[in-house]
Amino acid sequence: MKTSNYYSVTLLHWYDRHHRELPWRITPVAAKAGFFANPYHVWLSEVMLQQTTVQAVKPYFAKFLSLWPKVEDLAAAPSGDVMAAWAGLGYYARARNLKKCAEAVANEHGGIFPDTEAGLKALPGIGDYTAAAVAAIAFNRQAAVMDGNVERVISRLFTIDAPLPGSKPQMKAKVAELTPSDRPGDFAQAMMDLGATICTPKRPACALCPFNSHCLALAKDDPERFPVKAPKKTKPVRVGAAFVAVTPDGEILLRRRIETGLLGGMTEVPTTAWTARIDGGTTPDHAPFPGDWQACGQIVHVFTHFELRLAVYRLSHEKIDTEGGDWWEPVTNLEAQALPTVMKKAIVQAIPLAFSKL
DNA sequence: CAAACGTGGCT
DNA sequence: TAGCCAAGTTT
Repeated sequence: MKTSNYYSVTLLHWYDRHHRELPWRITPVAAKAGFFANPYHVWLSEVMLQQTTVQAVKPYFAKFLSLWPKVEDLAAAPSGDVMAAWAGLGYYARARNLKKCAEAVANEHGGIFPDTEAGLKALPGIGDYTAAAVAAIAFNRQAAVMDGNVERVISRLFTIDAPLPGSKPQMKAKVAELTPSDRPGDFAQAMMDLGATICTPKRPACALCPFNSHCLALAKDDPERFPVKAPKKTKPVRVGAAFVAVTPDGEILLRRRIETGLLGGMTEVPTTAWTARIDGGTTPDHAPFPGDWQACGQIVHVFTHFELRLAVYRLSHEKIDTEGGDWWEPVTNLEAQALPTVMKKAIVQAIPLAFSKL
């Protein structure tokens, strides 16, 4: 395989001077000296970074390493603890697969991550991108790493007019062609850093780009036009109701959602069935038990593929026996629960001080 | 293969 | 502000 090329040499030179320093990385100097990043750290960060910003990931990454310093610790953790720690980061299937993957590595691979793309991709929650990224970054394998940043850089450099996602194979071939055998991990991270800091979706800083003399989009087109994407569909609106029952002792009624689908395995207050492609009712008829439910406004939450409007109701009520895995939780302990953001919003709508430290 | 799957920040 | 976007994977 070709060792290097104009693009890899140029980009790695830029990366040596302009790389971002991130908690899960080692420096280019250390990498060139033969050190390797911790595969557990690289894997954990890559999963968290799927469709998620660096800024959002940083505190979660620190929290996870603090709670579970090694992959065996994560494998041994109760899944409820993992879901609670992930709460707020979104795409909760990632957390469920994270746990499964940790168990597989700990129990079937002796606590050692596979060091090949194929071996990594066989694990839960690791797809094309993550397998290549971990192989390249943690094991210095010559893997072609392509994420949204790389798609943007490549599509602009070579003015790829075909729309995504159909053009992925073509772009992946380009990335494979450019990825050097020397420092493939740094090359991958450099492509992503370039996309994140210079070759940005809007108003790219072409004047600062190491490729500005070779970029076809800059030379003869509009860089912002790339990558070309299929048009988006409009978001439907769904409605439903959420019910916040509070006891005189300050406990509220919670339950756990089923393991699959939207917010799978996460905790919620009782709601109408708004998930199942149908609108749930918005009236207190659908409450978990009868009572003088007080309307306390509406919350709006935007998911990836629909907008949800939930009517929120509150009821002060003596604690009653629960059924089917529901339970009463002290309001003072809500922070420790696996509550997704939409549920925190609903609770705050009913109990404005629920999450304040008073 | 198209659709499902969260959230917060930025323009 | 309404929409776009972020280190994608699974079904």
